Amino acid sequence: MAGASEVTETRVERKERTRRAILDAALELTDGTSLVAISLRQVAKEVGVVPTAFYRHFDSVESLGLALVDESFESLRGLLREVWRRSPEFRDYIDGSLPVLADHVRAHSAHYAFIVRERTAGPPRVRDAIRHEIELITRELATDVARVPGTESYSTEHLNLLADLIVSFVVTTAERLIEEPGAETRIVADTRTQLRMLMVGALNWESRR
Amino acid sequence: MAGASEVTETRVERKERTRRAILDAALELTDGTSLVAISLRQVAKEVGVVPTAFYRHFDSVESLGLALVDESFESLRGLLREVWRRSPEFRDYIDGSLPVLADHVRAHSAHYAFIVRERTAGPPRVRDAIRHEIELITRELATDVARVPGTESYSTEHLNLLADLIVSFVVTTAERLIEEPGAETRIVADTRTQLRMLMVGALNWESRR
DNA sequence: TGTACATCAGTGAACGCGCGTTCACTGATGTAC
DNA sequence: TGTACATCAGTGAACGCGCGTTCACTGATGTAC
Repeated sequence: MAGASEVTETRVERKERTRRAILDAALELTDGTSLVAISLRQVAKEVGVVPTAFYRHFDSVESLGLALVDESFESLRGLLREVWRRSPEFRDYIDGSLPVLADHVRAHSAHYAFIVRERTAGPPRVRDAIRHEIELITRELATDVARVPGTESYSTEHLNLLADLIVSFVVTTAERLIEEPGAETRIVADTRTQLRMLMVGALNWESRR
Repeated sequence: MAGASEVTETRVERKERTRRAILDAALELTDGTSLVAISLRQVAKEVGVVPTAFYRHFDSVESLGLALVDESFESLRGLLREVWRRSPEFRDYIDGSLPVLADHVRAHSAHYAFIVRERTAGPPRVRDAIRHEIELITRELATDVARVPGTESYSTEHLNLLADLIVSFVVTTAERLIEEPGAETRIVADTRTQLRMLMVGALNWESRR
């Protein structure tokens, strides 16, 4: 109870540890390539188990990919909820949320890099899963945006389009942070300016029905 | 002279035809995956030549990829020049350029799909080449944007950021058109609305130095 | 125009290698009594 | 607590296959004279 020694590790815990190691190895091996370019044997070798042990945890590299989609979006949703709870005004999100996004991308860079890569080039079912998760997030965001001062004149359709615009922007920004991790400060500053350009437009916008 | 028959085809013409067939086969085979997931042998089989014949034209699948980057951006640059010559006013670009972009993406869908995929998940040198081409286009666009009425108050830095914003938007829109080719009408309509939201902001924006 | 030689796009055999998947197995952990 | 049996994560051999790359080659096209 006071510190779990290796000796007392249960079979279930041991299995979970291997599963975790497989997920991590896949994230590491796909870094700079794609799930479609790595092999089950490479993953097993990286983990330090025999190739056939892989099947105790996943049916295929593709289903491993689906598990990675799940956990990548799980943490992303946590971030979005937190960001949305923090700032009471629309304009605050520009200055307030960008550093939070940058922190989060840095802290979970393997997950973000995974989404960015597999979104366009992963196995078909993985691409579909990512697209679906992004759709869900966009829909949630639209209902949140509706509660922000400054968007009263927006129609439902235009709220959805604004949410979609914001999500696209987040994806693009995450891509840049992943692509050039050393340039975080410059990317955040540039993106802040661009977001202001965008937000000035969004707040001046009036729906015509 | 009046119609080149197959008999009169020169050795150079024949070689060029095979090269063309290799490029086309690679575009077709990577559709839905990535260059990193296809093999030289698959390409050769698709073309109808023996695997070793591949080496008469390219060193590797990667250098084939670099050739595809070149030809993909060649046609894209032609489009951008044309779009920019057409419309005399900033706001016109919204209504005028989107259908041109949609037409172009439809007509050259293999090239656009290639760029969208390999940009994030291709072989490292192919990714670098694509990033470099996008940088060049952004720089050109910034000088063009400077000549448009409504941007007089922009600093050089902010012109660059606006150009960058536009390019990101084009990339995102091209991605969507490629992803869901049947929804072209809806995507164009939605994107037009979003661009107006964006442009209202860009025109109201004033640089502070 | 005719001949003799050079070029070179495409051939086909061969190589060693890593791949996904099957199968029967081992032996530590877990459970029933 | 002690014993006998069940579970199951991980093993290791084996399979047929497609891979990139090498090499010496063929034979049609091109060129020099």
